[in-house]
Amino acid sequence: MALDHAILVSLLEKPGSGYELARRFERSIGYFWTATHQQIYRVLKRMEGEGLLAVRDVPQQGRPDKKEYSVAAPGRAALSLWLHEPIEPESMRHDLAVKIRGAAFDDPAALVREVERHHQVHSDRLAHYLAGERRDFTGPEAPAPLDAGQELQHVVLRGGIAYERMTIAWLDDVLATLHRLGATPPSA
Amino acid sequence: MALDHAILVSLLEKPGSGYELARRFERSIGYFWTATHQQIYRVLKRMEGEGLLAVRDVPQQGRPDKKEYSVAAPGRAALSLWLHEPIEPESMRHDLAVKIRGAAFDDPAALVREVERHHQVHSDRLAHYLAGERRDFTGPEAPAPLDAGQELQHVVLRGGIAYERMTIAWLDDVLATLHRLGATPPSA
DNA sequence: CGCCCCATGTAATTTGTTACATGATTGT
DNA sequence: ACAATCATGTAACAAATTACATGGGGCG
Repeated sequence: MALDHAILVSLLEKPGSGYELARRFERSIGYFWTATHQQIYRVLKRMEGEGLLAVRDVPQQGRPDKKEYSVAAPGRAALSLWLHEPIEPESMRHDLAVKIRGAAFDDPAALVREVERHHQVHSDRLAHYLAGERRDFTGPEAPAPLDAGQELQHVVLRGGIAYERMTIAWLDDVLATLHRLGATPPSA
Repeated sequence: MALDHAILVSLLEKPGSGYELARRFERSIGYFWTATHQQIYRVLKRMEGEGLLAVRDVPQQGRPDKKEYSVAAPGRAALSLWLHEPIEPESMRHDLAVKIRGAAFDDPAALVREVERHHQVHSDRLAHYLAGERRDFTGPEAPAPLDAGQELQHVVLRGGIAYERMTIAWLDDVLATLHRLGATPPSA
């Protein structure tokens, strides 16, 4: 049940409403953890009931009121507990790899467009990460001595950057392989 | 519903029982797709009902009988259909990244052991992948001209290798960062 | 005798996804 | 007028996880 913990971390970094959390899960945090607003609202309600979160009604003008959630003491304790227990090195769900192996039983050439599309998506993500890195950590606007929280956010971002670069290079490899198979007619 | 497709690919590569599939999902395929035996049995039954798979009862001596599943014609068609429709570039569930950002609100040094443990797991996986690559693709025992299926399996394996190398390098970066934070007392 | 491997499943619970629903404000 | 953004949810359904359950054979 790690969505709970992702929410705790995000709310510790900055309190916010369910809607705001959902938006964050589409950007920064969402790069290594996804969740939709329906899921988030459900979990927020449960966690509030468990006393892990505190709510504050924030009236707004020109906009619907919102409920601002923040982490209560028991929530902090729950996070600390989780941080101290080991977790499984994550398992992947890599659809594209399944498709590539499946292509052996169909037409490999038909995958080229799909792979190119993924290549584009990952290139865009990389550009986005790099822009964020310049903005928040390495650019002239960034705070000179970073505090612990910023250092940790930066190292996570570097992980995202490394992941995208690796993926792009691999997709190039996949494309080259597909082209090689296309050049050599599949008669084997 | 991509477990269906992962099963189709695996059974096309080689027919087998639910138990055997579960084992494969712990090894080769499992590196980019995970599933437990409970899940697999349920899906196999459903797919058989849908006519996508064929079953054959295989009596064995000294062992419980097994049901060997193989892909029926409609299953092949279903796979082909899936291969031709675009899929979303996958979203991640990276617990460790959540932990790292969470560590800012706890003791970052406490994460060192956890990160080292992950480092070990990924190093082991890399070694295992490399051994598999030598055995099946680059070693002297491997078939000299690989067919299309083998080329595709190889490029997927290269992806796994690239992923593990990237992850190991990143975990080194994480460890260095954690040590740097430990060296500089968190007074900021 | 106990543990692991083979082989199959059921049941309960928790998560995650998809679709539907409401309603005000701002911008084109 | 229409679409997008902010803000919150419910309901139905699909999928994944965890626990429980059974039973023979081989190994130390």
